[in-house]
Amino acid sequence: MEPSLDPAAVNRRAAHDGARGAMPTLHVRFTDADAIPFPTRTVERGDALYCAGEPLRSLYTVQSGCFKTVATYPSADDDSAPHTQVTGFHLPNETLGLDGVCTGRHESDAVALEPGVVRIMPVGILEPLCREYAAMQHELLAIMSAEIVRASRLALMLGTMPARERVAAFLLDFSERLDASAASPGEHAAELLLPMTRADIGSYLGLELETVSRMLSKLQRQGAIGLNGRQVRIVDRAILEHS
Amino acid sequence: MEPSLDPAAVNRRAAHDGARGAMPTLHVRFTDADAIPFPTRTVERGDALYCAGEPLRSLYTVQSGCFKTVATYPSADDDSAPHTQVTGFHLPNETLGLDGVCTGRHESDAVALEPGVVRIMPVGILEPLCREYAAMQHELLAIMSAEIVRASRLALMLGTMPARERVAAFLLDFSERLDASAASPGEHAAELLLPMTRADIGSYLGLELETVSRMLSKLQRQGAIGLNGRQVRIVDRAILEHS
DNA sequence: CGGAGCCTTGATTATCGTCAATAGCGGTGG
DNA sequence: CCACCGCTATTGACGATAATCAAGGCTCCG
Repeated sequence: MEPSLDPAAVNRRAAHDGARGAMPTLHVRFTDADAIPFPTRTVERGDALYCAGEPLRSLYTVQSGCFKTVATYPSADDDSAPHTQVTGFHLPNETLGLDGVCTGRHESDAVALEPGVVRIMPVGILEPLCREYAAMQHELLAIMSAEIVRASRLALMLGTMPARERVAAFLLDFSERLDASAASPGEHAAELLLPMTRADIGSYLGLELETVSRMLSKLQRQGAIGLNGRQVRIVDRAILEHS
Repeated sequence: MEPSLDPAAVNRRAAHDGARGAMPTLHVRFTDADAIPFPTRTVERGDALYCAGEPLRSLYTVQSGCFKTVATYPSADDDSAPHTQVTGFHLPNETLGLDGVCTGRHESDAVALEPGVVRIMPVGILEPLCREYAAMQHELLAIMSAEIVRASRLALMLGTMPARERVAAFLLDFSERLDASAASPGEHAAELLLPMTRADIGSYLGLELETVSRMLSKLQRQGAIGLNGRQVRIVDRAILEHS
């Protein structure tokens, strides 16, 4: 299946970006850090990069693999189980740990969904660097701001969209970010391999795992996607976009 | 239109018991900017500080009054109405405009809910300043990080809590931030005057305005709050916390 | 081969959205 | 001054969406 040979789709996309003012480069790549020989770390499936409450030592840029960040909310209520939610999935070139800058402690857990490699950027080094290099400072501020926008978009999605739209939007977003990380210019991968469980997706989207499963099945019946466990093929992007 | 009372005045007076939660200080005060004679601007009810799509010129720190930020999402679907949501309410000492740093354009509208004053900090001045003063840089990063955490908490609330808990959490959060802005140490105001409509609250919480009204009424029947239009008296904090 | 975790699907229930009617408050203008 | 209007809030009835409960199949791995 060739994606985005449909000129209409391309136009729609352009109109989108125009209307919103240049779709922000969320998950901005921290390019200026590329020149600096930061150490790396390899992780296995299930490894935690950091956990909530730990002191913030470093920021991490994903080089390969995929991570989820999980927030735990003390649940105003003490006796019942604390609320917990996946707040993001993170692909290569995206930076993790930014939520910990405000308190000096991580506010969430970061867990590897598959084997991967991250670059470790100690915060103690980062801030002086940013004071020296204006471009680097600007870029750090930009990726933090992008995180704010990303989280706000998630909130908006959770607050306003019905289940099917959420699942469709998730698939589109994930596939686009996968493309971005693959650096294949202007192309849309039609075939995705989701590294997370239905429960993870549901937690992220504010849905139960059964609902996610049902919506995926429904999208398949409608011919929007091909579905085989965690393999998803995007057949008709337009159907997904129109929820 | 409004009760002839001055909301800020009512909110300023009346304070009660202590025991502040272990919540990190979100909405960090940008203290280091206090020393600098930034210009201010007064706004009337309904005035927009900025609108989505406008180029980012400045950040704004609320000095008095209350603002809401409204995000508009192009709604994957073109023909139907775009999704829109209140993404935050902003009280004195909180900073607005941070979401625009990543793209150089504002991602949301900021609208005054009552007459107020803001301090205007041009971004062109702010970045060099932060390069010079480490403490200021650290503080800017901290308030941006706090915004990330705040947005993630909102997402978590929208994704995991039922309506009644959301409304209760909103009341608690608002009252605590009101206390923080009033700088009465360790005290809790029992009497709030909400400057926003039920529709605003609903939009923020991902609920319809009728649901907000119903939940407030229910909390009143349970003896958790006293309710008279936009005046809310917190009677039993424990009930709210255990939602 | 057996077990554990993951996924799908169905039946039932609860929550919340939608539609509608009413009331209050404040401002406006006759 | 009072009547009217617009906006906001409350409440009820009804229906739709998604959660919950339950069962069965699948794959992977020991």
